[in-house]
Amino acid sequence: MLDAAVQVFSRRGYHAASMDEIAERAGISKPLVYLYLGSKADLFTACIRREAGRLREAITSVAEDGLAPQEQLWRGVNAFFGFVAQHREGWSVLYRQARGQGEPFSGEVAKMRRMIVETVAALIARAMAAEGVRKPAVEGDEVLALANALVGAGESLTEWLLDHPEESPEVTSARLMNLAWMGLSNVLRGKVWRPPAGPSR
Amino acid sequence: MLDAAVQVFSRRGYHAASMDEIAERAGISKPLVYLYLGSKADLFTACIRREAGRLREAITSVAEDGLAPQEQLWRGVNAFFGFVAQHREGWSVLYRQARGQGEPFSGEVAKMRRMIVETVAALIARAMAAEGVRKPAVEGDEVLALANALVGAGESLTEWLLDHPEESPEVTSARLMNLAWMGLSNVLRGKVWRPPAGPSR
DNA sequence: AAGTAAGGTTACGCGCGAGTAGGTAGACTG
DNA sequence: CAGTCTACCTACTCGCGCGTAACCTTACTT
Repeated sequence: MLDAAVQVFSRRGYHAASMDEIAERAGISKPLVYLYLGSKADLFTACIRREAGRLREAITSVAEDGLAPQEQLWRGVNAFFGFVAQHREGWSVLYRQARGQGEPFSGEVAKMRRMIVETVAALIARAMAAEGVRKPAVEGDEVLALANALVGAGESLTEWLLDHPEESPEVTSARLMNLAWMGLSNVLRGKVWRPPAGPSR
Repeated sequence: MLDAAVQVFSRRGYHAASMDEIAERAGISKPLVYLYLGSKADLFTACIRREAGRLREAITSVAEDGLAPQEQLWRGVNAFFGFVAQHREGWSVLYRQARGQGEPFSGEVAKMRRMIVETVAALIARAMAAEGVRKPAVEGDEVLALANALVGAGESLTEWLLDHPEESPEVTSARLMNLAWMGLSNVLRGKVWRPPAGPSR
């Protein structure tokens, strides 16, 4: 039943999805949906919760403690792309639909995203500590911003992956790791990019 | 009048925005809106067109020909973040609202995004050519994927920037350039990241 | 066989908002 | 001053879709 809801939500979007269609696709009648899961918003929230839980599970299950940050990031990224490739509809609901609309659900999704960003940030911080980088080189929020950028790159590559079914999740993961880790490794060693001289205007 | 529409659309989202509210905020009555710009979809499209045009203009106006790829990318990125920081509502409409819903507008926005991605890809390609990288090292689509990742990182940093008004666009640009150019410079020199040995499962 | 509870269904109420019909006020024409 | 044209508004229609009231059916009890 949640499967039917996820399908319809992913195809139509939250507003355009009608409870009638969801009920029909689930093979039951509308009042039953209301009986089990309350309002439309509740139903959508339930979908989000389930998909978010699955995604979270897919990622955390491969990230064993004690591994090197690089290895953990690789595994997590890999698990992420693998999951998305297999749960296109779920991802579509989570990412495309649940972002933006006024308040009710965005919080749920934003929370999960923040968790991912913080996990990535923690990995970066560990990697930095391992390399013995001094604090002043990289401010506190700096790491969070970097993690944000990486996650954004991942999201964008996800769209790419879904639009190019011939690409494998592994290759996509490797691309992201290349961008991320190679860029980081330079920064970690103190090699930073500086804007060219002169005012840009 | 488009200003009013952009305001309301950005606050409420496309579906939740009512023509009454837009008309009221514009200081005119509803039939006038229909007289000038047809349906609600047409109005939204007009908003998107204008904002997209402005964004495009802001970026292309600083990217003079003949500069080094690095310099061009820096200028473009800088212009992008600067624009977004000053046109929050416009960005919100373009990015948060117009992505995803079924077809009618997503095409308009997707087109612009694709243009940006291709521009970035072209810069990367030029940079590679300048460094004398051989084709086989990086396949054709590879560059596009990379550009996609960079653009995604930029989008994500945009959200970050909007959530942290104390951050300056320049700093954000520098962060992105660090991630991008430093990562690229490694890859350009043939240093690529390889997954650790052993099956990931 | 009558009572009743569980697990469904059909068919409706009702609000909301896109789009419109028809009217009004002023400016311009002969 | 009658005609009419422009520019705009008030007040409506109408469809859509969420949520629900009332009804039906099957199985189980006494």
